[in-house]
Amino acid sequence: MTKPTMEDVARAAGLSRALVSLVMRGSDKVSDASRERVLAAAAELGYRPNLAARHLASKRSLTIGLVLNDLHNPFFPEVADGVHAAATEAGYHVLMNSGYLRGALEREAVESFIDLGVDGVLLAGARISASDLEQLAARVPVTVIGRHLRSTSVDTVNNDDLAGGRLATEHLIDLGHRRIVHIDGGQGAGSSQRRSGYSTAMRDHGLEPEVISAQFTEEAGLRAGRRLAGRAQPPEAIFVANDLAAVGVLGGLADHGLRVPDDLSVVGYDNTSLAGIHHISLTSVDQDRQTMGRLAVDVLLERIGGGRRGAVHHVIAPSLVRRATSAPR
Amino acid sequence: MTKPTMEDVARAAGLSRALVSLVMRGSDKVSDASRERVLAAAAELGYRPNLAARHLASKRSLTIGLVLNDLHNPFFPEVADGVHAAATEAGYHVLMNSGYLRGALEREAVESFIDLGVDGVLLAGARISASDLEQLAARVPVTVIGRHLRSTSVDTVNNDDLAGGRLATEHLIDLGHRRIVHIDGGQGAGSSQRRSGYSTAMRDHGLEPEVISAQFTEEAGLRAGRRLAGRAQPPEAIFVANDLAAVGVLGGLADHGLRVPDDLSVVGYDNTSLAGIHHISLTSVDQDRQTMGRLAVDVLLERIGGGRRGAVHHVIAPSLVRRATSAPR
DNA sequence: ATCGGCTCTGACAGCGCTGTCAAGTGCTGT
DNA sequence: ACAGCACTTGACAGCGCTGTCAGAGCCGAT
Repeated sequence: MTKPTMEDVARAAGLSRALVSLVMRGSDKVSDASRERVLAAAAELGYRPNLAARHLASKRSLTIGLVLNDLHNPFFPEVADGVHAAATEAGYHVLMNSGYLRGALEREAVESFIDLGVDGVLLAGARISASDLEQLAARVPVTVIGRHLRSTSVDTVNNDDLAGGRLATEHLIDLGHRRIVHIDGGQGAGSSQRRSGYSTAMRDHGLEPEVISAQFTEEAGLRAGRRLAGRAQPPEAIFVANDLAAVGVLGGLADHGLRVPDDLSVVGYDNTSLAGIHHISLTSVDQDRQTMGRLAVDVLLERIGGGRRGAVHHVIAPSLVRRATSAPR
Repeated sequence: MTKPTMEDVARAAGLSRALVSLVMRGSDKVSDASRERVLAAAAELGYRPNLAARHLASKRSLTIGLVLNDLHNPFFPEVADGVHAAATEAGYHVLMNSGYLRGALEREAVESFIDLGVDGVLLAGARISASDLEQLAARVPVTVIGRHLRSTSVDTVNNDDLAGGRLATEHLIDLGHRRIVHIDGGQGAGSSQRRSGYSTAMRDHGLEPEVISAQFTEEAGLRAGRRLAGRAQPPEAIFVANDLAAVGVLGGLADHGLRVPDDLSVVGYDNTSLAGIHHISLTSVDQDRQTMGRLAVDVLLERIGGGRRGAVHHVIAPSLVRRATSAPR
């Protein structure tokens, strides 16, 4: 009942252990006949190479670690999809872990990946401080997704939050709205860029920006929404820094009897599954997360391959997805 | 720049390699003084035990693998929270992977966990066939969360879907509704039990059950909702097999101008984060997923510990969370 | 002085595999 | 019959650690 080893396979196939190893490593110096005998024997015994041993001996694991900052945020699963797809195509395994929203746990997760001997680490929505990231990058190839970093050792993949903020704002302006308020994401990743995208777009059109400081949570959005709805003269449109907060805003507006989009328009950011729900149908800025995940894998493997010294910072263009929460004035 | 080994730590601490190993393994046969010297040296060098090597030598990894069937379903992250918490307390690491909704990938994920040498595997929402699960269980301790299984080798942790279905139905009956329709979850996990909970409760109260066959998706809910809303005499209440479909139903009803809960009541199942969103505020049956995750870890570790032969099947009681989508007739 | 009791050392045998190498083996072509 | 080629073997060192054991060194207790 104990797991078969190479030795067992070699014996069963009537060939040497060295040959079995060659087959398992996909060497081309093996005759087709032998290869098949080995594979047949392996299949029959249910043999699978012991990764720990392989890794110990070979110094590489063909495995990358993916740390998602928050499993509950629908942003991440889609990134994971892209990562998984790209990694699998490249013959790599993906191990996941969550930071459970805490920087310390995130660090912990990365450490245990390193202890396990992954070839590289992908961090999505990392809370870890920039300097910690630099340190990590000295020990293992690191790519960060969804956070802007000016680093020479950590690669990043982001969407262009500035352009996204502008996109959302101009969409509202195009619809004829003028008193457009932005509810921002506080310290959240990309928040400041989205904010400046908004402000710039407003000023470019001769409008006065107004930012309400909040966070990337439904609760914060709810509060901000209620506050705006309670005003004597509510705004004509609201651009919220992410979908979750935007959905909170919708709730806050509804509490005060304001109808969307009849009374005012709302636009979110991230185009998460939430936005697509028919009952919500939130106009939102989409960042192609799947592509971001794939791109991050490419970048990471490039670095693992050793082809590159300097850091690469990819920025992909966001796009607007129009739904039912935004309408002409 | 290469990673320090025990040898290095021993040298730096001026002690033997064997002693360092003892310290790392937490042996009590080490004097406090030596222990501290070793730990200090390790900290200074940034030494961390190589898990692959440790595992290879010790035949155990203090790691469990968690396979989530679908990252996009908000059901799973919360299970993962519980798993992570319980495992960490027990000194175990958790590695995650997703089946990306495909049974084959799920199998693949489990296989690679086994190759890595995890001590046990947790499957949440597994699509793998029952017989495959049995086979897996012969190779590694397995616990399945969220799927009812009559197995003698696989442990399971579930909520009592039958009681949950009854709970939701009786809630609606208590509110005075009589024409209550159930939109079911097709082949989905727990769907058939929820359905019989509904039917039994209806009959117990002298009411005629009516089941509309659907799936655990928003799309299916949307279709069913539209269909019901289009009837000459729509039902007074709807119990939907899960939240996602329930949200679809809400959308479908709204399309036809039906107001919830004024015109009819809607109850979902799972009490996912979706249900809690203010703007949705769906009455739903809650299964304490965090507890389920913790329980699953307990059960798994019990088996890993070797204390048990037979299988254990835990069933936890669901509870109803009342929100804004259900009201008296 | 003697005798445990602790603590520590050094050595050794693995764990299952990689990776390299010299030394075959059998077969082909000439 | 012999070189040349393609494939295969056996051996060995090593990856970083565990786990065990005999024995050394040192202490206080008797």
